[in-house]
Amino acid sequence: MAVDRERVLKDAAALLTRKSTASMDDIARAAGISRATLHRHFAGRDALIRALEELGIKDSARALDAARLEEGGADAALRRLIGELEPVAGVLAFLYTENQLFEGEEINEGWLGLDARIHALFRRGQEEGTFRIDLTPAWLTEALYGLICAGAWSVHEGRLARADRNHSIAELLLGGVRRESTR
Amino acid sequence: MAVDRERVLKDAAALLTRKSTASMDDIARAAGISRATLHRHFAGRDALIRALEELGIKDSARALDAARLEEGGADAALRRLIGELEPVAGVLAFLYTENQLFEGEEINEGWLGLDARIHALFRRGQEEGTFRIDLTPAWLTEALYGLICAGAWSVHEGRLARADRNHSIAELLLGGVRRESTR
DNA sequence: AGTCGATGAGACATTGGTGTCTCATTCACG
DNA sequence: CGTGAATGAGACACCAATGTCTCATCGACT
Repeated sequence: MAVDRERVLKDAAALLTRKSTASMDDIARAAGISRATLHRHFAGRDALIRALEELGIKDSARALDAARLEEGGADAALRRLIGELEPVAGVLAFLYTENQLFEGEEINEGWLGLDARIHALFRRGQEEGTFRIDLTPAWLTEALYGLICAGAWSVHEGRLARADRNHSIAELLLGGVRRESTR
Repeated sequence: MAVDRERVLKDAAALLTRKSTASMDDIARAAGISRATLHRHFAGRDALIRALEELGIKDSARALDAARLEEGGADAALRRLIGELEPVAGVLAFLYTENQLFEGEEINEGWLGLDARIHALFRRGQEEGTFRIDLTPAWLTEALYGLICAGAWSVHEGRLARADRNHSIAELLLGGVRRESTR
């Protein structure tokens, strides 16, 4: 019996990624449980979103760990990061836009930790001379998020082949649109 | 008396850009009119969003015109485009995420026209040898949207100086993160 | 001044989602 | 075979937002 809380969150994430306005009823049905049970495990929609946020942060942190951001060249580390973030990209895209509308409320400080680690990666690349220094780590981090969201949506809508996702994001972010020979 | 429909839409856009869940009441108040009048001009919230979409498309089309995408080098045209899109970026970001949740419904075909013109720009750059050919125009277009949204949000949240916005987006999109000398 | 169209204020019913509760059922475990 | 905890189904009140309506008011134009 005992509902698997983690499992419910995964199902909720999968649904909300596709339809961000899904009701508690929709979510319960998607998770294969009753609305009553869903409410027994999560005080309300807010609590559910927060829990989802926690899960997203935890998974992202795991992805950052797996990408070993401090090892090797910064560009290779960035490629690894993009690859490792792929399974989380959908939830990330959902939470990214969801955060836009938590207007006044304080954001989960877990994000700050992730941001800091990604900032550090870009800064390292700049210090090592691999990355350009006229773009701030903060902007590069935001751009990474933006491209990850764009990638997730593009794949979701069939405008980008899933197999091309990693290459497309990494290459654009690292090398830009311009052809190498033309610089 | 006669309410300026365009003006109301502008106010609505300004508000919804900041708080995408604003109610009709909020919107009416932001526009300085009564909720009744708002309803007299727009059948409902949906109709309002659609009208906003039309406005966004129209403004974007104007921006594309002003950017003269067919003139000069493709890279210079892309820079112009990013600059011209700046005033629309907020609304664009709002509509971009809003479109995600128009799940089944047909999207406004106006977007297709804009997409086509931007695709053409990227394709021209590829044909002229300025742009790399291992990234599809479709993905480049999505990436442009993603970066414009990221830029709008970053500026809105104070993580990116407004003055740096154009440079940050254009340089990242064109040149990527890697330093030129390292390629 | 008189008229007409548009507006503001507010009442009202409706709707969709939420949160709480009850009760019967089911399953695991002793 | 009981027993108890967890679940499913559904009823219920509640709330916020929506959409509609009425009526008084205001302003422009004649």
